Amino acid sequence: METNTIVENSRTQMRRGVLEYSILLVLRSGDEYASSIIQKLKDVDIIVVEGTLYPLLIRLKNLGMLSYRWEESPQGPPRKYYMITDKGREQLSELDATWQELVKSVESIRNASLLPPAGDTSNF
Amino acid sequence: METNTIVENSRTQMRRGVLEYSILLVLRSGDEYASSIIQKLKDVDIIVVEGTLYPLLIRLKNLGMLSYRWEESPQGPPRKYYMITDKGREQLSELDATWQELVKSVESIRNASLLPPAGDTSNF
DNA sequence: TTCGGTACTTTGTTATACAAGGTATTAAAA
DNA sequence: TTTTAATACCTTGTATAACAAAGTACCGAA
Repeated sequence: METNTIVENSRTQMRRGVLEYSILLVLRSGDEYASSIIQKLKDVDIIVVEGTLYPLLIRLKNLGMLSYRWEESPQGPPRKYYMITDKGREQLSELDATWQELVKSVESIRNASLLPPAGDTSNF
Repeated sequence: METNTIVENSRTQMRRGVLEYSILLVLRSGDEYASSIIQKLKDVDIIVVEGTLYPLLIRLKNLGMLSYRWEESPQGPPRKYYMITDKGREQLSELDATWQELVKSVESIRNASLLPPAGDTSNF
């Protein structure tokens, strides 16, 4: 079924749109290192891969939204635990609003599109 | 206030994620030409510009999701009215599901992040 | 001392949105 | 009849971002 490529592609774009926001949400719950962030997002069907996440974390850190600390791992090399900063929390609360507005926007055109077209020969 | 650049940037990304879906939603309500699509989306705070929309409409047409017809304008050059095809409708209904899943995903991490962190020293 | 697992990082490619500029059509003014 | 203004469609160049893939490094156990 290659038909689904179209939908799959759009789905990917939607996911991308909320990626940054999602990562900040995860970190609002508590400090995490890359692999655990990936896992948590995967659990809710938001797919991210290393090559995407690492640069993004670095970008957010450089913007002052995140900081990190090293922590020993029970097995393997040390882990870089990211945590959200005060500034990050502020911005995140704005993103919360942004998200809710977006949902409202989409829902409004979505609802409109589900109504019968109505007899409007009016708009010419 | 350059602080808002971060949030503004993320907001833009979110909008982009739903762009394609939004356009299809608008066209599910009825046939429209480019400028009217832009206006309808602007009305619900989803900003699109010509340079984005035209290539996107062409892409969707080439994918068989849309078709178009020319129609006289009361003033100025003729308008290219886009309409959604049967295939487009099918795909759109899948996108409806995709959108709802995304909302659910985000809401679930969002809700989790608003709870008190809880005393979990458990996940090591 | 090598092997397997885990973790972090970088590089090159591709897709996409957008700004900016361009072409074409129409009707009305000059 | 030429010019202007408004409307509409289209294209090109640039910047950003995600991703695949490959690379580096650490650690403990065989």
